[in-house]
Amino acid sequence: MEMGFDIQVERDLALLMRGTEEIIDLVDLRKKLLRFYATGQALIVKEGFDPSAPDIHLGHTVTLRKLRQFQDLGHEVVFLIGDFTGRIGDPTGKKETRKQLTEEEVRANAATYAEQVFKILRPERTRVAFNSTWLSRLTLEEIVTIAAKFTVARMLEREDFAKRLREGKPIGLHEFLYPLLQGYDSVALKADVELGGTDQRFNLLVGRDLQREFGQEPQVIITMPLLEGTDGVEKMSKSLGNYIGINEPPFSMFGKVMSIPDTLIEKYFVLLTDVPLEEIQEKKRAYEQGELHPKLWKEELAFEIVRMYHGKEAAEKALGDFERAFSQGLCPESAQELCIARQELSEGKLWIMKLLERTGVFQSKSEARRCLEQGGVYLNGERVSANEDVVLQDGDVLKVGKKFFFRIKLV
RNA sequence: GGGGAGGUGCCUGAGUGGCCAAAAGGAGCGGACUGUAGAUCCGUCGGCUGAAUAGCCUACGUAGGUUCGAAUCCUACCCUCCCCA
Repeated sequence: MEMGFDIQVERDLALLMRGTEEIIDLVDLRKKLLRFYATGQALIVKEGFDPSAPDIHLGHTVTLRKLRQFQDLGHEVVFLIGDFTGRIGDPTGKKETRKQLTEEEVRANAATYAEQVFKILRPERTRVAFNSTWLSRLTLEEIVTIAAKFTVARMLEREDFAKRLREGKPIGLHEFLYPLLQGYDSVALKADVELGGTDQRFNLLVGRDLQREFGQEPQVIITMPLLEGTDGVEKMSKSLGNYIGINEPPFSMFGKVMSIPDTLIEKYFVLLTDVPLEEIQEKKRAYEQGELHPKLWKEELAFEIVRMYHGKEAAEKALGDFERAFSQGLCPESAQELCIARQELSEGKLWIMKLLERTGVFQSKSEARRCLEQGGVYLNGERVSANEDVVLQDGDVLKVGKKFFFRIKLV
């Protein structure tokens, strides 16, 4: 009987190990999975989310998709919104102390956050929790007790703390509390597994230690590689502007995927799609030997990602639009409409600056003017370089910079 | 509690009375090239003014002051780092 479970467990592990950076400890995980099959007791798989960034992008989906795999195998996910810790501000990856969010901000963010994750997670096997539920009830005495289980030296093992200390950057005393509280979340939830990016390694390990201190079986931690953003260098994040949001329209999603460096194609496939690993390896081999043009491979990637979030039809359209827009320099079919009232025209003309302002792509008029002066504005394929009035007709195509297309609609 | 160093634009960082909207690099943006990108090269890079070799506004931690004139000098305050206790 145990034998049958063994085979199943090994199969599960093969799936769960895809793309992971590190699993601590694999033996523990095997044991927990085995117990699941023996007792039917689902594992509690936890990941904490910072409520300060409520827009989900592909970077978040790396771990979310892993959570989904656990769900598909029958386990329960706790989508933990760090509403309490969010107010402290996780120092991880931040060069400096972050400002604290108000309670209202946190709550509003958390709501929009939770809404989006069900594009990936299965609602019936997801429990949304807020860590303020237990953390705000801790007494000072309890907090001191928890804090006493760690030492300053231990905390300074954490790379970003050590780095800031080395560089003479401030470290708030409260920041030491963050890993402890996150670890305590695992205790409160009796988590079996916790997921996070590699930058979360330290925090996740604290959870493991703390659970042991509280007499619980320590959680298995699984870290996933950090996903580089469209710049190919920095971790994907909203604040760096190198992210691809899962709610983005197909065309821009497609275009952004196409803009990643070729060297990231494989990683994106592994972490963001369900394309079988063997197939990815085969394509990689073909690419390295010059049999597969990276552009084509990348288009497959972009297609697949758009398909996952918008469906096949949208993906096909995005591919076609992309080819039109960039390979042929034509306006994509799905270009955004730009409505202009006829009353705004004088003798059929509109000042180009007014038109640019309407597109909303510029932060300021100076920026728009610069783009115009530098030759980044095209109307119906012809460059508009002078600061002049232009004749507008229904259906005209305005191209602004490299990637913004608008179809003029006169109303 | 004592002593020292420092807070400059999105970031790093130079600037110590006018030539400073502030060097240099990075990021961003535009152009060329390309496969869409990357690399490379060129340009741009606070804002406003119907278009300017122009003017105005805001900006060098905060608030005042000195001066014809301050990121630069003075005073107070806030914040950070280092050393000693």
